[in-house]
Amino acid sequence: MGRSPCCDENGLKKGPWTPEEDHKLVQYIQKHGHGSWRALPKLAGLNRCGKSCRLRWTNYLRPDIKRGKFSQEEEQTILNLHSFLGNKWSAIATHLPGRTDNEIKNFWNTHLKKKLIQMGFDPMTHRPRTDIFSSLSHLIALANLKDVMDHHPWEEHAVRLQAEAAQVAKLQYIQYLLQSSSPVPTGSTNLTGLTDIEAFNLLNSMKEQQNISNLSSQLESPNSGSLGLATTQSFDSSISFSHLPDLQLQVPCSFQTSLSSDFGQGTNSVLFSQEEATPTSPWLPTSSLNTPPLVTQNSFNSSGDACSTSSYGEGAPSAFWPELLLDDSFLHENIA
DNA sequence: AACCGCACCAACCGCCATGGG
DNA sequence: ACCCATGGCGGTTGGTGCGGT
Repeated sequence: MGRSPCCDENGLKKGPWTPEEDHKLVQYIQKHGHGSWRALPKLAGLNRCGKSCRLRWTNYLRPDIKRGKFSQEEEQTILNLHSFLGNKWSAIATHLPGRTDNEIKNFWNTHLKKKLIQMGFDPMTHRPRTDIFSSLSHLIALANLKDVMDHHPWEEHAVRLQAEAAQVAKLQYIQYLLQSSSPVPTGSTNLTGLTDIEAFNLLNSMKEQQNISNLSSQLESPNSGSLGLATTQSFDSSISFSHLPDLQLQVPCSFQTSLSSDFGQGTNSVLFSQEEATPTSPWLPTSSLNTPPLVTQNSFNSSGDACSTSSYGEGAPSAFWPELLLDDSFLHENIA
């Protein structure tokens, strides 16, 4: 079957809008409201189809549109929401006042998606990729080792390597946790004895434990600012997974350190209960002790679309994504 | 200066959901 | 119950500008 495109009707203009057309459209809607979009073009004196008028208005001319670069908070919000809403741009847009779904979609496709891919994450699942291409960046980095060594002193290089090793370990472990929990329905247990919710909360508990660990490290040695020193200091600490049957996992401290810094203290936290849609992304922090959840279970209706009741923190400290994604040095280290 | 490749983004296209007749 | 008009949504395209060669 298939309906013929609305703009196929003879003589209707397509393509970029002129300032005159914009003016006509704005004038008409401000006076009369849009009413029926199909009838609007004739009434407004426009040689366009109604659909084109609607898109122009909703994506560009609407007075409440916020233009310009996306802030770090907005970027964080998009990443968080996309990790469990997927390409539901309109739903994501409801949480970003002044941003259109089209704008968010473009921003995702041109910026965020590429960053995730470059970092070795699957942009759809937000999980580390396991195929050979995802490791390419590290392989290339190794290939450039000599060049790097020529320009960096040994000590600095050792710290960099250590940080990278921690990063890789972190990714692998997160992947292990989530892959083992992903194939089962929400709330059910997997081979490790973890429910997906438990696995998710586990990550959060690791984060909180590491916060304490980091704090104590800082208290013990306030001058140890580098990752290497902090890592060494608390190397003996570990996390016991005592609630797991026949499973005791020891997590090296360097791993914890990386986890902690990566998950950060973002205020764009998302709280899930066992009954809720299960987050599948490690980039979704649960609510922390000090920061109330900003997207709660009440923020999502039964159809899975986001409602508009959430509020996002203002002046939130950089959480995981801004910290990594917006840090050029991180990208360079992992890509170059 | 000319060409090329890439990034960005506004706009289009096609499909789907919904509501009214 | 069915059809159709309409609005909404997500994927894709094409024009434009910019930087590199």
